[in-house]
Amino acid sequence: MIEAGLKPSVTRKSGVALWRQIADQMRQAIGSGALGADGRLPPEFTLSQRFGVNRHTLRSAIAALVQEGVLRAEQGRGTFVESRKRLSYPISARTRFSTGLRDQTRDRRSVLLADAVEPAGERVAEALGLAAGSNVIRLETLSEADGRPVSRATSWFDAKRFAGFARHYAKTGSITASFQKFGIDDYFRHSTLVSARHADAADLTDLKLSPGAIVLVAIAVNVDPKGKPIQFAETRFAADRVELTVSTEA
Amino acid sequence: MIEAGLKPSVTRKSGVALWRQIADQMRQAIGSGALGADGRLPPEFTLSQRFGVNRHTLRSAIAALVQEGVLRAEQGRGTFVESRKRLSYPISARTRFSTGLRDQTRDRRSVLLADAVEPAGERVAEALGLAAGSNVIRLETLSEADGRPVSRATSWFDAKRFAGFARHYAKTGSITASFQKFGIDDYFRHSTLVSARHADAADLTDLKLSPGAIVLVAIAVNVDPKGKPIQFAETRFAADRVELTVSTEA
DNA sequence: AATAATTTGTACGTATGTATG
DNA sequence: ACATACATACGTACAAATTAT
Repeated sequence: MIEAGLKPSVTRKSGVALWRQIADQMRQAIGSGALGADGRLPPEFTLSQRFGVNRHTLRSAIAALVQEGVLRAEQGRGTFVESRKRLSYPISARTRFSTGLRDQTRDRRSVLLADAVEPAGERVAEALGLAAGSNVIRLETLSEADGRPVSRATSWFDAKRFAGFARHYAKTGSITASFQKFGIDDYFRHSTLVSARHADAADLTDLKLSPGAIVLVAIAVNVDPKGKPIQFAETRFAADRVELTVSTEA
Repeated sequence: MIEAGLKPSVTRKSGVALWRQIADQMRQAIGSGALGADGRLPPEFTLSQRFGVNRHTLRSAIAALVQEGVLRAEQGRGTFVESRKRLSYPISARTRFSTGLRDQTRDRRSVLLADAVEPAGERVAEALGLAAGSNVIRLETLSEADGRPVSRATSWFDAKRFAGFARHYAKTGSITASFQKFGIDDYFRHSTLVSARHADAADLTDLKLSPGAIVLVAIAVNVDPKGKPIQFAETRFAADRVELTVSTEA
């Protein structure tokens, strides 16, 4: 492929590190389509020669762009340009995952990865309004849209009130539908805490992310119509695939 | 200082990269206080000898921990342990920065970095309900709490309706107070879009972050009591210092 | 099906630059 | 001016994963 648009030029001893100059030029070239127009970058060695630097120096530049989410490197295959379309995930009093992403994706589904009954930790017990050490159901779930992992959630429920919840969820793939089996036809998002951090090893695997990727973490409490907490959940979203929309309808 | 708690041991050809093993051990040692209990790490060369690896290999481990926000490296000074306390920033219909952080910090202030009057971009014009190309006021502001930068915001206002806004803001350091000068005693957060990305060069400087740090980006529209948009803003929060609290009082 | 070629990842060595104290 | 400590850059070699032969 001819990449006529890329005119590499780096200046030594300019006060700006070579790898940074290269990263800046590559970012620009990718944006304008002069580089990686077919979604794929030339091999590291080729690029390093083109810029007139050592392969390691070029690798530093690539590493920076991988961090930013511009590129994705796969051992043995090559380095690829990341697509940047983000799904919009609404957070409101009526937040539900499946309805939230409706109309934005053709295919979406939720999978139950694991479930367990165990004594509640301090944080979980407090959020659900249970006595410390009460049994809770823990659900580990993964949600995908158009075949790509979007979020990975850990949810807790009162084991006494919601005995068998995991079984219902495994069948329906829906929290809302599972709650209905317990006579809860409606529920509300009480509060949500949003933070962001780098993906840990587990996130990388489950969400199929590159090292250094960012996850948006939403910690939420859902309550039934009477205001009693029924679900405590921590959801990790792949930050390069999702943005959160907070609707504050006053 | 004696750091008896740190018992370094790496296994070659175990399928796990040395730098990853070292990063894991260091993270754990830092968490338990066995390493960097005084907030400071031994020099890279010392650590590399302790782990029995090359200095570069140890640097890879440190780079990973800097990414995660566990460490902060300062050229010529040393490598330091990052403190992890996060401020909680509420997002609701009544979101205001100054009131938001009240009670959480002793000292907080907002500074006007720059301001300009310019034609509105497409996105800004649409958000403010203005004709494309209308003049808008742009405010670049920085907010600090206890001497540490917390957020960096870019705000836009209708230049016709809010002529002289920047001057009021420079004096008061408060959006709320400045709006009052224009007869707006109350306003509401209409919508907020939350995403996360790696800090760019400008973020690093303004928010005093280490390369690879994460910023939480909140894009918001504020409206007056009649529902007319009065402010469009993009705020970048240092993700390791802030978390967002979404209150959805249904 | 097995092997070779390609491509990214890890590790070490060495030298020099830059910022701090 | 000097020593210390982190940052950048080049070189070399081999490992690991994927793709082509």
